[in-house]
Amino acid sequence: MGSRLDGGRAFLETGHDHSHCLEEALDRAAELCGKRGVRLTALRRRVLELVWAGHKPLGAYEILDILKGERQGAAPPTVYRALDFLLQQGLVHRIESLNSFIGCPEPDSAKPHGGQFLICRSCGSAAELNDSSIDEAIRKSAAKAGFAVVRPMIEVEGLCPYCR
Amino acid sequence: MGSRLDGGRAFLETGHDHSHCLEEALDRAAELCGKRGVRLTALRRRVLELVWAGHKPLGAYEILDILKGERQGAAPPTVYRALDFLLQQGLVHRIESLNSFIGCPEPDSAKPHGGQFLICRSCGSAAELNDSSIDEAIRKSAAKAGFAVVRPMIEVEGLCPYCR
DNA sequence: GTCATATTGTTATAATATATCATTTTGTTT
DNA sequence: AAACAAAATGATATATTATAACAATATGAC
Repeated sequence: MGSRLDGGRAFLETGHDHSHCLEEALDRAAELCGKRGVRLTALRRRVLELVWAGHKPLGAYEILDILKGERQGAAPPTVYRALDFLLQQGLVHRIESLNSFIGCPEPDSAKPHGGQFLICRSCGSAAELNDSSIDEAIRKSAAKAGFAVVRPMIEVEGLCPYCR
Repeated sequence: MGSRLDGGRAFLETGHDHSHCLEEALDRAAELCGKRGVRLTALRRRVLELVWAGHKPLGAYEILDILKGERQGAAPPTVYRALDFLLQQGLVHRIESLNSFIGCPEPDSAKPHGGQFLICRSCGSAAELNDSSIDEAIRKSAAKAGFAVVRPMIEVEGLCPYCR
């Protein structure tokens, strides 16, 4: 299994080659959009790049502030539309508890996923898990209540290895 | 284990005596606040009552609209302050994915909990689980990443037994 | 009853997100 | 290449959710 699936990897560590990480994400996105016949335009690609600039969820208006310095007349819809596209393609996730967005390291995953996130309350960085045992536990518990799971969403607040 | 811990119970079913359910919640809240030496004022009690009016998360401005018909000059801070108090006391939860609030059926639970919610995408009702096996799975997975869990939050979108 | 504190009232504003219509770009057809 | 339809973006306005700041009132301790 690729190292990007390992939750620990996503917390910035000595030796994390982020420019590589970023390039990989952009390349994967381009490939995926190609396959799907959807357009990763310059704007969408730029927004994805900004979201991937770090492993820390970014707010829509933070993205907007950066875009404003690059395009005349960037406005909220500029950002939200790009984000909507990226969300639909599974290229980014929305972190509900932070009203912010983060790149998905597994956009080509078999099925769309709500996301499992570990969010550091100290440094703000977030790592995505993809642990089927968590999904299993949820599905099982939901089934007992007669509830059909469509999209489980998990956001765990806590302390990352470097902030503990 | 009390019936209110059973996820299935929270989805309205024939025979659910909601006025009883509501009374119980209010009584428990009063008792708990008494024990803790904090004040469940008329306003706070009323907001809690509104949140418990159904098993469907309520938005702050929905609460405000109702309060406006009852108190002159009710304003956003009126509601948000009451909600902040209720959240701090663990009497209500915030559903992040809906920007709304729902009563906690287990406010006296040993430790504060982020909440595990099953949210019906059709009727909007929500049920709180409290399944330690889910927490276990999360804690375990987080530990592998070196992450210390403080407050796990789970919001599962899906279909309740009556909407399937 | 006086006082300190907590709560609520009141006004203003911040932060997040969407609706709507005009314009431009893109890919397709001719 | 020109004309066209569809998709994407620009531009303006506004809705929704939440907080800041200070004044007035109510509450409990003494």
